[in-house]
Amino acid sequence: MKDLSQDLSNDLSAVEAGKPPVIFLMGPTASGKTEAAIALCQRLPMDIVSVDSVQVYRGMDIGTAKPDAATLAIAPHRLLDIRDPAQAYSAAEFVADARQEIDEITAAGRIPLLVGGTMLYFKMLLEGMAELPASDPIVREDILATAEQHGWPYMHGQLAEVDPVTAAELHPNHSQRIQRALEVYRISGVPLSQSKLDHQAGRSGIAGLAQDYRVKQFALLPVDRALVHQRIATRFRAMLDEGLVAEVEKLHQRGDLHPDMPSIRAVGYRQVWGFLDGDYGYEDMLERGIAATRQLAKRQFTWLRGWPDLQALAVGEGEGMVAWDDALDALFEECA
RNA sequence: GCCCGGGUAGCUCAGUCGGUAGAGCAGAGGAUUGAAAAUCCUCGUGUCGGUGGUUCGAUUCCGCCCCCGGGCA
Repeated sequence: MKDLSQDLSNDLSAVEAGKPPVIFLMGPTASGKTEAAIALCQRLPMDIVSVDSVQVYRGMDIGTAKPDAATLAIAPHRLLDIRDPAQAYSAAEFVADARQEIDEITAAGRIPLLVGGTMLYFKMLLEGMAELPASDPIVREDILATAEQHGWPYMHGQLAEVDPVTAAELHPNHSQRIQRALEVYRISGVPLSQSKLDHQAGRSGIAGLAQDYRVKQFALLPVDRALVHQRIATRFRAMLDEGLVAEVEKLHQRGDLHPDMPSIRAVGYRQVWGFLDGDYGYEDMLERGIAATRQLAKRQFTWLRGWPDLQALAVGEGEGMVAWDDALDALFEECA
């Protein structure tokens, strides 16, 4: 393995003559990404950038399986704890933040290792983004109020009048995306579909990572779904043992947080929140939390299944779920 | 031992005035451009507890048996 690391270092420094490298390490929840990343950056001059929409929040540690202090001491992660749970974070902010970290790490002569499970973030970083207005709470509230009166199919009809292309792509019940498309038009006066076209044609927006970097994409893909489910259940119970309820209680007691905020909607937090509100009992909460995690993993699998240019590392079978040596060997070999 | 209420999809249950059944949840597949751990779409055959009887036909009615609650002894 040492030799492989050496080869990889040589290979990568040679590449620096052209475009510097960036490594992606993706995978569904509970697939062992963090452990793999740590093992990797102990052998190679890599710095980790977290690609996780919930680990950005301070005070949300247990339920997000955030690496602990000891781990962070040997393998620092960037983009953790950069938001208060009352604040929203977004894909656009992530792309900007991640670009900055990537540039910084590269300038320091090291290799950025992007690790996480928020696939939309990876995608937008990779493909760049159209130039669009940021979300606006006032506009959103206004749209929501109208939707509550007339229903989403009606809003879908409204969208069809200003942006028929996007409307055609969206189901009349797709509340969130109809809302955003309407918001974009109301604020900018330009249909979302038009801005996307402009971006694809290179006329506006932010370019994809590949323009400046050589991106290598890996994904840890557990082979056996049943094993993933098993591991998810075990891990959620362990989180509860470690004090997840107390962690959520702290957020609950603040008084300024609500279950419709992105932070509190997160898997695990949302279910414990409901339990604390007395909506259901402990056993029910446990079951719901585990189910929500499984559903998250399923959606992540869906993203990864059709992902282009992906080096898939099949893991699983056997005790630890991840065949570490095999997975790492594969990673090193692929890099070399 | 007797009485009552149940035994229908992995779970909770609805229903069939007799023509072999359907919701929610779970699960599977898919979508995914500033909330994405979000949001949305599609997918429902299961000895209707067992066994005999009545009937052209029983998951549905009747008998017996088994199991689970609750009550009386």
